[in-house]
Amino acid sequence: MAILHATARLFLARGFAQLSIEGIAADAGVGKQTIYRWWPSKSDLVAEALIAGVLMPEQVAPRFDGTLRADLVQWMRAVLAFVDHPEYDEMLKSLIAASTANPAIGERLRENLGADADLVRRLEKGVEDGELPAAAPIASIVELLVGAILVRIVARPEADDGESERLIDVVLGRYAPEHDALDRT
Amino acid sequence: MAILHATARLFLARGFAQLSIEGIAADAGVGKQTIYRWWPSKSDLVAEALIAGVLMPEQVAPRFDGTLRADLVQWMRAVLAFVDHPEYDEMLKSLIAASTANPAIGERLRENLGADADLVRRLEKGVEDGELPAAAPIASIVELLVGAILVRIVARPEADDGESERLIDVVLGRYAPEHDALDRT
DNA sequence: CAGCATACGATACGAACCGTCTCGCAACCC
DNA sequence: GGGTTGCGAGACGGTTCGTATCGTATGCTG
Repeated sequence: MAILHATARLFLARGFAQLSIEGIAADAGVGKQTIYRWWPSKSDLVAEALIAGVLMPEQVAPRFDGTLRADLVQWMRAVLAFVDHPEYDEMLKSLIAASTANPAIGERLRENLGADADLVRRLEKGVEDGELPAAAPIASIVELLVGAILVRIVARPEADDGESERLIDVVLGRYAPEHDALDRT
Repeated sequence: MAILHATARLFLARGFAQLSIEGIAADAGVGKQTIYRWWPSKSDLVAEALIAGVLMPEQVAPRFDGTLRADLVQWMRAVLAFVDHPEYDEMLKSLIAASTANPAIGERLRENLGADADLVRRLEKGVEDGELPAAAPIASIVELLVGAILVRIVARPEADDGESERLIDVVLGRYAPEHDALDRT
């Protein structure tokens, strides 16, 4: 659909806030009414463009052929590089802004950023291989990692090269307290 | 300043997207020009209202008088309860949307949600008391925790009662690979 | 093929805000 | 008491909103 491509083009060019139905209609060579006929709001239009895959580039699927820690660090590095890329930074901020208006966008964004099947599968494989305890709450781990990415997008804390390793190491328990300390609970 | 209070009132009532300078001016009994004279944009106005403390309620300072794990779980429970509260949910979404337009809002929100001095101090005390190894990257831990909160706000993953414990336990390394055998029962 | 329904492009419309500008008016400073 | 300054008020041209109304093109039905 020409409308979705126009939406994607204008979204990438100027962001969600500057996106107007009139502009999309003009760019797509379409009457405004045609857009209002099929989509109830701007955010639904963006959500559909995102789901149709015309908005975000395919996430590069990491290789996942090393140890759990190495694979996760590599994945985190790739995602942070993507997120820090100036070209995508604005787009991601805009997507987050759009998420607050339409939960479907948030869910899709979360999938694209990391809750996607590959990462979960790698963690599950980690459990099978004994790299993670069977009790490891994979969903919570993914949430923490995706969250760290979101914080990075909205608040941009200063971070150096080692940040990816640190985040993964925290989540993998490298900084676990001594057992007796933890068990004093 | 009456303008900041009007901003806060309208922000809470209808959110960032529906906030208009004209509306604020009318509500505050003020000329539009007066607002434009002092604030360059809507988001700066919101940022100042947030910083002035007229926008968000004071975060209840947790007691922090137990073990590290107990204190963190209690803190996480309090924050998640706040975030899940329907009344604040919309406001927080709006604040996140505003963050994408103004980094100062994002930083302030991050502080309010958890990177605030109290939490960092508790973690540092954990290091002193030997509850955490000296090498523990406190900033990264805080980022992960705040991130989990953000994910919750924008994507609202399903979560049950135990989520707070799980998140804290992951970050404290309870699911560390090294502890695999010990943790199995 | 005739008749008709439907989706379309285009465009007009009133409403809401935008950001700028220009008024008087009051308070304050020498 | 003259001059300055910041203010409330609101006029102004623009933009976009969401709705309504055209005439047209396409394709189905009989």
